[in-house]
Amino acid sequence: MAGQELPQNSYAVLGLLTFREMSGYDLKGFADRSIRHFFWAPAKSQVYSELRRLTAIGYVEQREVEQETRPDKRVYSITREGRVALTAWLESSPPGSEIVKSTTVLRTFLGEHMSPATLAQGIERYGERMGAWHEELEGWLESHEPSPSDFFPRLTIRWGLAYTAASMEWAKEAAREIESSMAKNAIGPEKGIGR
Amino acid sequence: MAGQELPQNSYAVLGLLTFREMSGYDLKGFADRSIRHFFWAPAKSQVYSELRRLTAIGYVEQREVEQETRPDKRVYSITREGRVALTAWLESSPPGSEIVKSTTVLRTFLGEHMSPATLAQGIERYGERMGAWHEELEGWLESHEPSPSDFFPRLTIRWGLAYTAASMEWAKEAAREIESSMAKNAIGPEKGIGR
DNA sequence: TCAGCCATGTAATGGGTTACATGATTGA
DNA sequence: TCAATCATGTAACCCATTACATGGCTGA
Repeated sequence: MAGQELPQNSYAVLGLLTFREMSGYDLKGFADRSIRHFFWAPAKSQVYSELRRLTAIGYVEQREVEQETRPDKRVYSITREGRVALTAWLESSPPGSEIVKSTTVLRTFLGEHMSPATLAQGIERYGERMGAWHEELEGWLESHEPSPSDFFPRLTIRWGLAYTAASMEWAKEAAREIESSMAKNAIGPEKGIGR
Repeated sequence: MAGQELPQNSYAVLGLLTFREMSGYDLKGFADRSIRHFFWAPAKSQVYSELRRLTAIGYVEQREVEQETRPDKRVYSITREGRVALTAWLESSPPGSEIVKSTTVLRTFLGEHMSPATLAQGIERYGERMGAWHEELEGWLESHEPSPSDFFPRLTIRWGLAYTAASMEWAKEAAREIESSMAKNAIGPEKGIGR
């Protein structure tokens, strides 16, 4: 039942289950609090279908848990074959792919076709979002004692800190430059439409 | 024929056509040289279907060009309605979405389940890819005289420089830390599988 | 009382990649 | 001679989101 070639997302789900056994609901929440920023925020429907697939090929097993005050749930855990498959995938060094899809940077690229004020505002908001995420990461570091089991997740937090710091820096400069170029062109020429 | 709600990718295609009229083939190449790093690298089949859709709703028009030494081609250009729609979309400030999907960072997150040496090597390669891209951007800056029409694309290049610099810095530190933790654990304990 | 959390799923639709299909010209 | 570039598309398939569907408990 193994030897399948699975999409990256399946391995991500498998990887999350190495931290602890989880229900589909839990897993979605855990993904949103961990890998969402650097890999993937799964839709809940996809979480459940992914778990079904992984169960079918034997990488994951489920167990029913009855609860009194909460709805009953199915708890999933990774199997030995699942661990082997995950490690094999990690070791196989999938040709690293880094994809960034940023509407803010796209809008900047097409900035000529919109009002500079709107663009500058959008970039400032982007900077604020990056700042909020940066603080979230710092908060996590402050509230968690370093432990050997955190070693690798901590490295990804450091990635997040570097990424958000660079983004904030860029946002500050870009917004400033757009604003100063607005000042020069004063009484703005009808930008964007027509022409 | 307008007033459609289109996916982001359609607006990206529309935006590329504001730079100049292009064939589908050209457009694919232009996308790969411009927005690919911060937004999207379209498959060619999608380029053509996107152009068909935009033509159908009147945002784009086509013109046949006969060539002697090269295959004939269809050249697409943005219409006035297309420009209006693009500007409207840009001005509407679509809630900025920034998505990063990095297998390198995911593998770091799951680093416990693979050999530290493989992980460190993967991170170093990642650093090299970022370095290559960084140099590409610097090369572009050196070979293009600043001009007013470049103002906004230049800002996105600055984003790329900031992003790649931060990534390289992170890669250097992360690889170093993984290697030094390897040295400590010497004669490595069978990491990853089983246990 | 009302929002938000816990809990699981199906159905419909559309997004997007990969493989298939073809073929001439140009430069190394 | 062989790879790369120019040039356009179809078909099959899977990935992924959104909307639909249900319902009890908890805390503000």
